[in-house]
Amino acid sequence: MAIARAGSNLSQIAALLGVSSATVSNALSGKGRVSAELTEKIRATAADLGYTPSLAGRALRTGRTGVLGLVLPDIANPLFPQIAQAIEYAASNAGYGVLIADSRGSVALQTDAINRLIERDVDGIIIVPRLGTRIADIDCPVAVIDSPSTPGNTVSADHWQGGQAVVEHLVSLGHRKFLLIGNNPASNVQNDRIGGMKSCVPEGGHADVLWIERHEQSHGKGSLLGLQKKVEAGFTAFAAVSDLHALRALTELQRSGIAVPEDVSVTGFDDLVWSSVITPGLTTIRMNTAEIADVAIAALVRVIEADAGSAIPAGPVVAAKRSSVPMQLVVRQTSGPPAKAQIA
Amino acid sequence: MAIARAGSNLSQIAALLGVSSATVSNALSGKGRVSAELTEKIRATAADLGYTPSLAGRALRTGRTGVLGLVLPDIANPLFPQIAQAIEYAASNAGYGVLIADSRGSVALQTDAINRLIERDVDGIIIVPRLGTRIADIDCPVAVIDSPSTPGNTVSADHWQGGQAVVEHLVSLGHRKFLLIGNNPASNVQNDRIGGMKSCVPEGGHADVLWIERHEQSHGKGSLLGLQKKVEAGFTAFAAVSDLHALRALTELQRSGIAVPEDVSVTGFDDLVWSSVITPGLTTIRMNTAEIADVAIAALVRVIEADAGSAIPAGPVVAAKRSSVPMQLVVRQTSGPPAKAQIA
DNA sequence: CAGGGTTGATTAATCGATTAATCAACCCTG
DNA sequence: CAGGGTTGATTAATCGATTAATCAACCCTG
Repeated sequence: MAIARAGSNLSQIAALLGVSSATVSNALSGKGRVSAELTEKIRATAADLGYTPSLAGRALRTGRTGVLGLVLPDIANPLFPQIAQAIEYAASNAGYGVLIADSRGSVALQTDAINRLIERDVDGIIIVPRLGTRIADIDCPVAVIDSPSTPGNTVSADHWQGGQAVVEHLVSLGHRKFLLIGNNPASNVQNDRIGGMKSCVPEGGHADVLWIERHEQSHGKGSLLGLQKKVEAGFTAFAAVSDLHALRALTELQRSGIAVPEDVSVTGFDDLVWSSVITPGLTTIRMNTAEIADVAIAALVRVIEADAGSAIPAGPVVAAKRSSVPMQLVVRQTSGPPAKAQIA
Repeated sequence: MAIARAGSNLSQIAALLGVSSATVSNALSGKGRVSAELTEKIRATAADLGYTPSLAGRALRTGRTGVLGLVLPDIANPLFPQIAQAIEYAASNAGYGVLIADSRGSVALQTDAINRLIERDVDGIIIVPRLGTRIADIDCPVAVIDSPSTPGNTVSADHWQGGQAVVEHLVSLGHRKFLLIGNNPASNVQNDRIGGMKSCVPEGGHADVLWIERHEQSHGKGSLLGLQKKVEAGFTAFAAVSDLHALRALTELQRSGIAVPEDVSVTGFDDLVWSSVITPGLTTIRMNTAEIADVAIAALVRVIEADAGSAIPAGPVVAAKRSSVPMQLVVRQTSGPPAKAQIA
């Protein structure tokens, strides 16, 4: 015996009004030909009964579940909440639910996660891929949020432009010698950010890149980055590809007795939750997650709802109207004129 | 015309073997009486065809979707990733998917979020409630992860014991004068943590509580907490209810030229992602999210799967076998003997 | 006024899995 | 060897919504 649903169903409404359930369905969906009068009556009683359609029934018949899957590279990534929130909001507005799948940091598990979603018959998948992952062989529309320079990227922040904006800001304050702090050079996102930064270093300026993962391979995990020596060598601006690394740099500098922003400046990326409450407040650059989520969901939904008509399944990765969304500089207290510039 | 599913279905397997689809269903579920021989043959061909059952079909018939909803108070909360990851993992192991719903910081939206999940026919809901929210009138089993002192809590970390462990650690280092840093006294979690801390302040010791939200109401958002004065007043230990606030305290102290841990100690809560990479590494206390998620999911699944038999819907909030899970101290570099103790 | 067209509805099939009810075949046992 | 019991299967209904096909009624128009 199947369990009775709390609410009502189409045939209850139909019985109540003495019409067929097909008519009720047509009236509520606005598809078939139903007189305006009857439509009104059906809508009213549906509202009275608090009718909500059974998504299982609909899914079975239409082959679409109204659910999207969200695959995240590393759920522990502190940027995750912002993205998940934005995606959930955009999807919800488009009438879709969001099923999460965690790839727990491994590429193999990312594939597992995707398969889990497909088994649940999601209509589409949003992926924020792991470093260097190629998305392929997925049997439903996929939107990829990574970096404009990634082949098959659907939409993402314009990380390159973000990098430019950060260094332009620092240059305008008088900085010339930059230490750019990245984590892993295999990341397209990080490379774009660093590339944009480098492209704005002026004539006569200089920029070195410190890759944390490499540094930790030789010096041990969690080891000091040796920033004091860099300061002694004349670096005045420390621009990280993530607030996480900026925070690491900031605390290390503070601990060494180097004043931020009086002696040197520190900048981050992503405007993570703590960036506004630390002392000094972190200058960073924010991605417009709401916009990115909207574009990604819109692109996905367009393909999903087109698929319904044509039986031709579109290629896996969907394209969006815009593939990048500008980032916005948030100036707080960790950036200021360099000590040397004040002297000069 | 409904869209053909990628995979195969029960009747295809049945046709291939010349049996009825009921038999196939029985063989795969192990419920009806099917000869061992035939069961084996059916299982084999199902595996060959890569058969995955249609969850929509099953959901329609059984009234269960195999999906749980996860409602989070404030998705921007940096603890969220850990919890979401743990829940997703535990649910996935139990054969359930996880649909997320974000309450975006408001109680009204929390109700909306819950309703959205119910419309999608989730089998159960896990809620990490907003401050002071009462969960009621929900038409499906609910597990609440909040605090042991919250009425209707299903399972949570033992925040009180966590507070005790932190202060015991600090006391053993020689600290006697504590500034306990909370955010909002309406939070059961924060109150438990603070309560546990206070309960371990020894005879002759002293503990003040600084509530950040109150402080910001009079001093402005993001304002300094005035910790330098507290140090001058003899406080040597700054124990926050979250790593977020500990970080705020740490950077403010560093900025004031106060050395951590040489002059004073700072501790946090939750072992958020950055706590291990800052300098000095933050001493904190970690909740066993995996265990909490396991217990919550197990409790929920037990009720869901019992409901299938008895038609009696259980009361909304489910109870678990254990309602609290101990927290674990993670000692890093921000805690050490107080300066005064060294002198004395 | 015969017959094509439109309007507004109904009928009936369908998506896939589950399960109560039924049934055929066979095995025992008194 | 009649008849109850068990085994191993099938039949058929069902969950709820959607939609192609059909149909009745009516309106026009040549």
